[in-house]
This record gives sequence, C-alpha cells and structure tokens, in this order.
Amino acid sequence: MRTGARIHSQRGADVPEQLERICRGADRVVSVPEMLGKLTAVADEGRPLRVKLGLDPSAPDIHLGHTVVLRKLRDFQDLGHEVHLVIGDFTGRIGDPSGKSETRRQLGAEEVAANAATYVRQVHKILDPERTTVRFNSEWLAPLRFAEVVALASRATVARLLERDDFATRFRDGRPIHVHEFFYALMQGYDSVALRADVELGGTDQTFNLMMAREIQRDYGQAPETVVIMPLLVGLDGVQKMSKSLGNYVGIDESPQQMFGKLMSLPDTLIRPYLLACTRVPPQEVEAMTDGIASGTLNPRDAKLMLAEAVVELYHAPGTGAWAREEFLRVFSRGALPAEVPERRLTDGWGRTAVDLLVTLALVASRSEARRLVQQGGVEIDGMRVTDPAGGVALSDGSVVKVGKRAFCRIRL
RNA sequence: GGAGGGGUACCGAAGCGGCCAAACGGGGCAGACUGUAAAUCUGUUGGCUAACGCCUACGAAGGUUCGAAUCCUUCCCCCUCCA
Repeated sequence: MRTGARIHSQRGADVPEQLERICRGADRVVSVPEMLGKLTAVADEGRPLRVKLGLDPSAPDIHLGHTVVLRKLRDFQDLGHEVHLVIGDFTGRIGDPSGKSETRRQLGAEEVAANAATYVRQVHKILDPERTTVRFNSEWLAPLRFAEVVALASRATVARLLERDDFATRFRDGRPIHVHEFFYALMQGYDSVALRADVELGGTDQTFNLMMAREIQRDYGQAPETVVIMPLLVGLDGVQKMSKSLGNYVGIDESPQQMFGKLMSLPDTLIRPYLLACTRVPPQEVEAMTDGIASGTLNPRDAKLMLAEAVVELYHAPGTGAWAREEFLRVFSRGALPAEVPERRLTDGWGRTAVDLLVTLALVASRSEARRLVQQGGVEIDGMRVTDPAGGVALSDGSVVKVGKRAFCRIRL
C-alpha cells in the first residue's frame, strides 16, 4: 500500500475519495467541510497534511484500543500525509490525574525514554516509519517561562475548563480538581501550536482537549487543527474502555496464543464492534456475520475464532493466526497439550508431595495456593487429576504437569 | 488559620471492645456445564501446617484492657467547607 505518494501527486482529483477514507469509522470529524478544504488546499500546494497524535508515556504497551486511532493514522499516511507522534514526556512527568482522581506516579527521564522506545517499536507494526516523526513535548514545554505559562493560561476561562465532563462531574460531586489538571488541556493545545498541526486524532475521551487545542491554535494565530475523533474500543470486560490499568486489554506485542485466548474470552456482544474496529474484514461481511449470529446460523464461537485469527494475523507473521487457532482448539476444546510445553529439569531435593512439586516448579505463588489448587481439582499429572495435596506424586521423565486451564510444564528428571 | 469528614484485604465498601483473617459487591483463581478462556452455576481468594492451631494484617508509633480494626495519646496522609 505504498501508493500514497502517487495518489497525493494527483492533486485535487481524489480529494473526495481521501475524505471518505478519513471519515470512515470516525465518531466525529470537526469539521468535515474544514477537512475537505484542507485536503484541497494541500493538494494544490503539493504538501502533505501534518497529522498529530499525542501519546501518554506512562503505559508503554500499545493495545487494540490504541490501534483504532493508529490505524486511522495509517490511512492518512497511505494518502500521502505525514504523522507526528507527540510523546507526552513533560505532561507525564507532571502527572496527569485525569480520568481517575488518582494522581499518577511521576516518571523519571530514563523510564520515559525506555517507554518511548517501546512505543515506537510497537507503533511501527501499524504505521509507516518513513512518514512518522516522533517528538517529545518537553522539547517545547520545558523551556517555557512562567510569564509564558500565565499567558497560555489566560487563553482559557475556568467556566470553559469546567465544561469538560470529567471536571464537571467532579466539581458537582465535590471531589477535588487540582489546578495543574486544568493545565493539561492547555499543554496539549500548546503541543499543537508547536507542531503547527493541521489535523489531530484522538479517542472520544479526548474530545475536550482536542477542541481546546483548536482554540489555542487560533489564539496563537494558527488555523485550528481539524479534529478526527475515533470511537473508544470497549475492553474485554465488555463494560469499560480498553486500558492497560484496567487489565481488560489485548496488547499488540503479546504472544499469538495469548492474543487468541484473550479474544476468545470476549463477550459475544463485542464480536461485531471488534470485527469492525480491529480487523480488515469488510463491513458488509461483518454485517453478514452479525446476522448469522442473530439468526442462529453462525455459532458465536466460530465468529470469535475468525476474529481472533484475523487479529493475530495482523500483528504477527503470516500464517500465525491459523496456527494460534489450531493451538487454541487443541488446548482448550480438546484439552490436549499445547505444541510447545516448557520443560523444567527436576533435581533431587524437592519434597515429593504434590504441593512441593508445584512450588518447586514455580507454578504457584505459595504453598497455600498450591494446596487450594489441588483441593479444587485444578492439578493434573499426565492427565490424571491429583487429589491429595500432601500425597506423593508419581513422576517419570517427560511427565506433564497441568495447573489450571493454561499452565503446563514438562518434567525432566 | 478555623470547623468537620476520612485512611480496612487486589479494588469498592461494612464492621466501631471478644463470635474478625474481617460481612457484602466487583475482580482474580478453580471446578461444573457449554457453543468459547461467552453466559450461567458452585467453590475459593494473607502466610505456615497432614491437621489442632500458630504467625502476620485493618495509615504509623505508643498506651488502656484478660482481650483492640474497634477505646485513649501523639504523629503522618487525604478530602470538604469557612477565612
């Protein structure tokens, strides 16, 4: 798909097509006519749009939730535009308590750098490195003098800031809002000024900040960026948005097995949204599958198998999706062993009981847990359930210990 | 500066002298079932112990008491309102 440059060089002719591609899947574009105008203008000028995305450096792993926005960025790149990622190292250093009322831990410089490197590596699974620029916002935020900060602050009113949903509810409930939290939106807006962004992407949770950025750019004499707001992906729990801290996520750096398994644990109601947001399955096909599920001709499990395979395939080597599917069916549907079982050499000196074994193999966190697991029937050796925690176990070279549904270990004596 | 409210296990939240390793909900884990690591149901969820039980734990440190998450003192932290 490296046709972007060529399309771009065709100038205005393909602008409607570009617009259609950009708006597809977006929750909202502010505004569509404005976007049209910009696309036309840059096409005439023969330059690409500068498209911005801000990233929070505190949670280094990219998950499927991020990919919704990242894949949209990729669309821009394919259309010949350039992407500017802003790592919020300065904002992150201050700590953003937004969303939760929890104050976020401050990050050290090395940590930020390491996280950023991880980001960039993962992001390149989706974005075209050739058309991606990475910047750190400390570059322009750190040198600001207090007078300049005050000037920035004077652009916004408290009433305006309180419009933000999160602030509004906290204010109403009498929960604290710290002054520096107000600065957050201002700083993000300033990022856009520093980058001279033409377009900014974000999830619906960023709506307020994105709108604020437009106003700030205007105040600084720039044309306000056009904003593309993408829907938030619901997490594996089916309730809250996907986020690392909530643990309801699928990371794009995870192993094929893990990705596949997590996607199979998706509530059935999320099949359609995930197919649409996280795979390249054409919308008509998704609708056909959805109908199939509704009418009972398609087993939701099979739809999920398809979904999981498609997602794994997107972030791993070709063929891995099908492999992960086979693996899943073998281990969970047929209860067989996975293709690769980690091996552990067992030397003399472990205590001989079932509990000792699990502890020695580090398959449990404590002896109590091991005991519990055995009592609950969650431990098998060579397919035989172990029933007595304190009883001895019969092992031979090559015996396989299974703990719970998905922990395996082959014993070498 | 003043007044008031609060800090409980992974999270939320009860308890306010013994029956508290701490109700209840969520999450996690295990089992059953299944169409799946969906849904549902059951069990389990500090550590050590074969077990009796023991140890550690309710912001921190002391104290009262036969006995404290619960009462007292000091300290730390958080929140709200007033100035």
